[in-house]
Amino acid sequence: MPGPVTLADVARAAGVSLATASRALNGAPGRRVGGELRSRVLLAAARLHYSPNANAQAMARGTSATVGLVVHDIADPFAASVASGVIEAAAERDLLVSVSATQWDPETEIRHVEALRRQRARAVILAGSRWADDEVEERLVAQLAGVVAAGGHVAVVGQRLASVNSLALGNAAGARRLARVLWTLGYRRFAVLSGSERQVTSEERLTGFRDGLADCGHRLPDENVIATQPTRDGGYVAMTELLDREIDVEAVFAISDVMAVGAMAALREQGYRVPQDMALAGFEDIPALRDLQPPLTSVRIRLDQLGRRALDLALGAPSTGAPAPTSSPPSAGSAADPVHLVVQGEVVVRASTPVRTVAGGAG
Amino acid sequence: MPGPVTLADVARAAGVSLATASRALNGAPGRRVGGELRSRVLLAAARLHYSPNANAQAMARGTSATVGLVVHDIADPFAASVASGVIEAAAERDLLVSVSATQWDPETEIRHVEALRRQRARAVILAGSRWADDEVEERLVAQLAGVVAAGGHVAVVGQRLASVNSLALGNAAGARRLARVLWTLGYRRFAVLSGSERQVTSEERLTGFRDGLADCGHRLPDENVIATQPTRDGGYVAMTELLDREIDVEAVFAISDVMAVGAMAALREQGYRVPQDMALAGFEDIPALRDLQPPLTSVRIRLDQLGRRALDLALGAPSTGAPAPTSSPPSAGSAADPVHLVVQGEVVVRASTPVRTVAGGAG
DNA sequence: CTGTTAGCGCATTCAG
DNA sequence: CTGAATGCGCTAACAG
Repeated sequence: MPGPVTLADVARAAGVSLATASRALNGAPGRRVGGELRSRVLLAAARLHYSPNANAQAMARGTSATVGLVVHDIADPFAASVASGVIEAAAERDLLVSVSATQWDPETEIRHVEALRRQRARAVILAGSRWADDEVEERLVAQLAGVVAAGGHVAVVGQRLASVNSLALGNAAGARRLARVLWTLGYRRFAVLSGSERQVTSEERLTGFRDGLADCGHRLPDENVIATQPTRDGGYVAMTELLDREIDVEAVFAISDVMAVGAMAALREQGYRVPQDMALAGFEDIPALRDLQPPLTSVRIRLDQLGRRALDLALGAPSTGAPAPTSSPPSAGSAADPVHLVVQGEVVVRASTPVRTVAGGAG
Repeated sequence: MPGPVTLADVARAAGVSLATASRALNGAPGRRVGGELRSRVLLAAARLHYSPNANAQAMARGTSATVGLVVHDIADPFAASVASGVIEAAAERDLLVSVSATQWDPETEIRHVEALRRQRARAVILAGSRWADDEVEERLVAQLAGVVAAGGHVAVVGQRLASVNSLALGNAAGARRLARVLWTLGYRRFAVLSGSERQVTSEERLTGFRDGLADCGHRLPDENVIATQPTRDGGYVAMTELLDREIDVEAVFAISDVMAVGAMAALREQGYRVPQDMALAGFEDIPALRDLQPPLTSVRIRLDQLGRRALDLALGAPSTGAPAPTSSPPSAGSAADPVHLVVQGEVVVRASTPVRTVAGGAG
């Protein structure tokens, strides 16, 4: 057991100085190491199974090779897809991704950001919906500022945070379009399964949906909005509740796909058919949707690209090896000038919301 | 912008020495810091927004607060569930989880392990199926040995790797039981959608299924085994292929749930009904399964617990704060004595494989 | 109980 | 182009 072999060991074995060994291995900018020495170092490193200590490198360099990703729940398809994109993009830059899960708890989120800050993460990406809570948000922003102060970059995806780079979703716009599409398809009586009114994403989609109906001269009754957890089980509960209320509804908009999935399960269990007895639509278009029966109408967001773009947003365009486009320095994600992008979703109509025949269908 | 505030700054602000500040903040074992000084340090740290540099800590302590998790694809439900468990368990220990994805490429896997080794990860967990390739496996094991040499712990989950702690699945046993259950339900003509024959998990499940049928005096024809990618799309392709071959089959076993999902999609597209025209079963019982129509028969593995247990296996039982059970030192996951556990799965019969009526059903 | 002093492993000045 | 020396921020012996 050679134990931890250090760069010094390699240097000694190669008969060169520490500095030379370091340069030979890293290819120090400008200073290249002579062919013979260089290969001697490389050989020694290989022979000793040398593995550079990333922590030491991080300290010496002042920046680590880790990016942090904070999600609510990695098992949630939304988070999993975004994470997939982030991890893929990070791998291309030789960065590792630390994923942490908040379980929808804002305090936990703050703690995770703090942990990432300690790691001197090169970037921190926050994915998922945020709460409307000024006090908590202030502390979160403070932590994020700490990350930036430590040389890290920050981006939030899936919502907008004022002082931070963000890749928001066109929640309101997407839901609004969806509402109009449903209207056009012939639906007239709607219900919405939403999250808490303090969840920004949920509220935006709800509001957008309302506005879309308003565009058509329709008003969504408040009692047709059921608020629960924005999870699969939340959707199940909400739909059950809706059915219990015996409100006359033709089409239900679940503000997220996972909720729609739960809603569908509830409908099935109660003996309702989709779409004959109830049309159903979601938001996000998670991959699993296409395997449901019937396939669900939704608002498509390219989730994996979202993750990719979030990293790009935080770190600046990926260095493709080729010299940069001579434009601004690759310092996107800085403090001063947060960039706010919005990704619009496209309504994808599937079998869960067919054209509604005038008479009122089979129901 | 106070810039990076260090422990030295805190010490100075509190009017104490570096060591005292460190101890006040960490609660050094044995030596506690006097109440007055202690609170002075804490106050200074808070006021300065001090954030300890985890890299420096890792270097000084010789061990980091990161564990690595290597999966094929984080968007795959199997991986996502396991990751969820690992992340949760890690959070309880104040550890961060670096997730990397191999995209089913063994070389990439080795590179990721190497990266984790550089990070001096406290533990490395490999999840997912392995290939039967001695040369590659040897190099992987060498990397893992490097991790251990650097003080890290290692565990593989989902298969067995000789020299490493493992949390294997009862693949053969589970598939065998499944076969017998299907036989008992009345099915007689089978096909299997498998992965490559070089994938250990796939082979084990296939073999187990074969054995189960053999237990019933039946022999699975070789041409009824279709090998593809062990993904959702692979399942789709395989089922399409199977239908093309026009082999007379009553029940199909897809060696993983995601493959079964793809298979189901193919069946539906071709106008076949599950289970009337074809019964279908998978393996793993991923959460999404219950939302399919019909719900899929599968072999249940508690995936999130798998992740949890994997971390426990690598790191030893979680320190619950209470004094340890005086048993062996918490050094499970060492080099010398790899622990090999097997998690058995339970066959869960659902609507996709109903009792088959003697005549041959509606088909 | 507290302060002093070494390193941890590496990148990087600065000389040569 | 190469080597010697410094310091990154922190913990852990050591002394006092």
